Amino acid sequence: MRKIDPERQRAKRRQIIEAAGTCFARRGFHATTTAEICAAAGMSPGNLFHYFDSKNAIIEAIVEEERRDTAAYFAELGTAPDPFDALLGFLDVVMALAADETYSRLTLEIAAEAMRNPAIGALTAANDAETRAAIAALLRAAMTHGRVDADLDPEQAATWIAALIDGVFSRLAVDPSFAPEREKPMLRLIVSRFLSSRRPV
Amino acid sequence: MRKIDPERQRAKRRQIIEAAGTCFARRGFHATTTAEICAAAGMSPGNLFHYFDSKNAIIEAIVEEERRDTAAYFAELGTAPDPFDALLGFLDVVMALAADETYSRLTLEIAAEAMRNPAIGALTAANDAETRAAIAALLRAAMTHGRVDADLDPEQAATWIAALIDGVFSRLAVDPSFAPEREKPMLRLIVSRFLSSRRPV
Amino acid sequence: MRKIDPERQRAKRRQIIEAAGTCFARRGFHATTTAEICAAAGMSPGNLFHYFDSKNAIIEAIVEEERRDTAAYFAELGTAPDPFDALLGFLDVVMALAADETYSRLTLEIAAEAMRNPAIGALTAANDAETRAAIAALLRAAMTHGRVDADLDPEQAATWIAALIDGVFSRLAVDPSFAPEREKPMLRLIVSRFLSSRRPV
Amino acid sequence: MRKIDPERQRAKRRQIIEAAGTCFARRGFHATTTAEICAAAGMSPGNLFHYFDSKNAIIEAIVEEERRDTAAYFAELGTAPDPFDALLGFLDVVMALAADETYSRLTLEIAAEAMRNPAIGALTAANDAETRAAIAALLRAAMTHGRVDADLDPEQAATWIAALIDGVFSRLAVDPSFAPEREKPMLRLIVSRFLSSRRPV
DNA sequence: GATGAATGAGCCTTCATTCAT
DNA sequence: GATGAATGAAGGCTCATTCAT
Repeated sequence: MRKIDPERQRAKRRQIIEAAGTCFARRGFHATTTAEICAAAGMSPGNLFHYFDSKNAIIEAIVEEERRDTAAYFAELGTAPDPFDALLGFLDVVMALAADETYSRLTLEIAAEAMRNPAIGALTAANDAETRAAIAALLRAAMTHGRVDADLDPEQAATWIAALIDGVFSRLAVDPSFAPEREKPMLRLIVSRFLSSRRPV
Repeated sequence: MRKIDPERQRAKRRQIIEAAGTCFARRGFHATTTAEICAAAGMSPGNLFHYFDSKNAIIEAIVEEERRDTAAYFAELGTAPDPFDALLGFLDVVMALAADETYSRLTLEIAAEAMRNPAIGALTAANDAETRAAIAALLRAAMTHGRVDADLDPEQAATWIAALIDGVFSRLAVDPSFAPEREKPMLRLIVSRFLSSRRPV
Repeated sequence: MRKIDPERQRAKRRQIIEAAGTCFARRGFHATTTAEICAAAGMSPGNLFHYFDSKNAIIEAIVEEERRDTAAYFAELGTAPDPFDALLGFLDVVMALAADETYSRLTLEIAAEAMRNPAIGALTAANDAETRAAIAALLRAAMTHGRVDADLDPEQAATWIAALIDGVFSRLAVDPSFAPEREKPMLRLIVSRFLSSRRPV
Repeated sequence: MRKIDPERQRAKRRQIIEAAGTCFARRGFHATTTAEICAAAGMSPGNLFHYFDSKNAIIEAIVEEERRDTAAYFAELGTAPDPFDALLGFLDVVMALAADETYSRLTLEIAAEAMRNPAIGALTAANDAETRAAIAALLRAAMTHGRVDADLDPEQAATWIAALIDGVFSRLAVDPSFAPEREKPMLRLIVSRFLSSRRPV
């Protein structure tokens, strides 16, 4: 009398998500066929649909997972003693992720798909909103520590930091010489100067 | 017996490019069918392929045109008396373009397609390289005027300014509250603080 | 070590037949998936196929059951004192069945499937032949009582009575205002006038 | 400068309808693949969809055509001098159609599909309503001539004549010995006795 | 040059049935 | 006996592109 084993279920879904992620990163979402995903996941074409209702549902799951990971990351970061250092640390993490080709290509793929697919668009937008809120929270905390220009609007500043991060991934799509790991200090510098309270000009 | 009229030829191609651009901006490159482009351009499918060998060739032409426009813009900008002001002016132009929904969506569409399609990828990369080179040239000139931190590597700084610009377009895809026109001053501020020679902290 | 319990076996089969009948009536034979039948019968897909070799075998069983019921009904009817009244009573029973939506839809479903599926077709044809034979027998008996026009061929007349009955079910598919219960007298009238050698009214 | 030739268009559609009708009659609507229809119509799989949006649209067109034919037939019949003879003539026509195997199987196929597909169901119901109305009109006219029992409700009588006709097609599905041509007189007899106000022999 | 009909490869998904446990 | 995961064949439809006129 075998019962539904949620453990196995989840493992299978992970396996598919992993396989699909690799495929999407390699060939793009549209160009990837469900057959390819099945092959990569080592299963029959029909079986895939026991775990996901559609090809779309797979990216949705990928985005959802990314969202959970990001939320978890920020939850931890929120308790950091120095919020400004936490922010700079976050930037390093972003750059490390950007250096992972599969991750970065998948990120770009999701961004592209978000424009087309309303469901993905909504998930991505929600994900982005959460990220900006978390950054804004860090900024607010850092302001009380006097580490961030108090004249800045935290939400707006967070938006531009998010823009900068998006820009990093765009670089990867367009500029083959862009090496995230090497650029870590520069990103820190830009953000630091941006947020710094010392007057420029 | 009429000779091929290159004038007419070019006019037709423009007409198609215009129609296709609108379609791509509205529904995305993949989702746009050649039939839709034909309808928008007011011509038959057979005729479309007299002017472009393939659907791909159409975006290629769009990107190529964008490239020419950008090059022309920078050629003019290179002669500006104050290179730093020219740079800030360029940022304003970018923000104005970003505010144009058709333009911004088409830009995002091209970026997405560049990842998939090697030909588009190469064109986009070349386009981007030219842009970065032009920005770098402005930076170098501004350095001699003492308006830009001479410790910065102009190429690297240009790369990050390009990243910031890309980031603006990403914002549009993901954050419905992002209004480019309103954000102009903030972009100027970030770039100014970034480039400024006054040392923060 | 338990022996196969034929009682349980039969009970399970009935359970499946019942569930499947409801599904077929509701959504049609082709549109009903085995998964739906399983859900309705409260069992797993694997288990279903312990009791029936195929989806087809299920309707076959349904038709077979219908056949047994009909045969039993006519066996009883054959002993009726007045065969003509028995026939009219049979028509009332038909109309009562037609008023049952599940029964009528299932009947139509079986008829449709009979055209496609040779096995079902054969069963249905056999069933129909038995019904006609039974009606013909009643007619022959009624003729000896002088209640039925002796110039009619009993087999042929039975065929047309069967046609009329089929027609009732067709009405249900096509005419939403057709109410079997209300039409009982009319069916009696038509058949009576058809069969009668005397003047009606 | 070839313009859209509506003549050709219609011819192609007819060709497809014909081919599809044959296929549906032979193998049933569900079992017939679009590829088969294309093969039968002598065209490529893609081309079919220039003329019909979907497989469904093809039966819809078939039903619609049937409806037009029926309406035209009754329009002509409405002007007949003797409505009762016209009705009996109609019954002969029905029997002649029933004798055409392709026509009769297609009719049954449509009836089956009408139960499943709401669009087909609506068309079929409308078609049926028109037919009943036309028969009722004939009956009413025949009543004024004294050829039909004036105590009958024309609509109800028409309904039962329609049922009888449906029953004829059902016979074809279930009783291989049923030969429509041979049964013509019997149908006339049944309907005559049903409608007659005089005493039949 | 222009038209629109024709082509045909390919993809996502469904579902009856089988099989390992 | 029972479970539910796995199989894999098949089908409707799309759409970039070609071709006859």
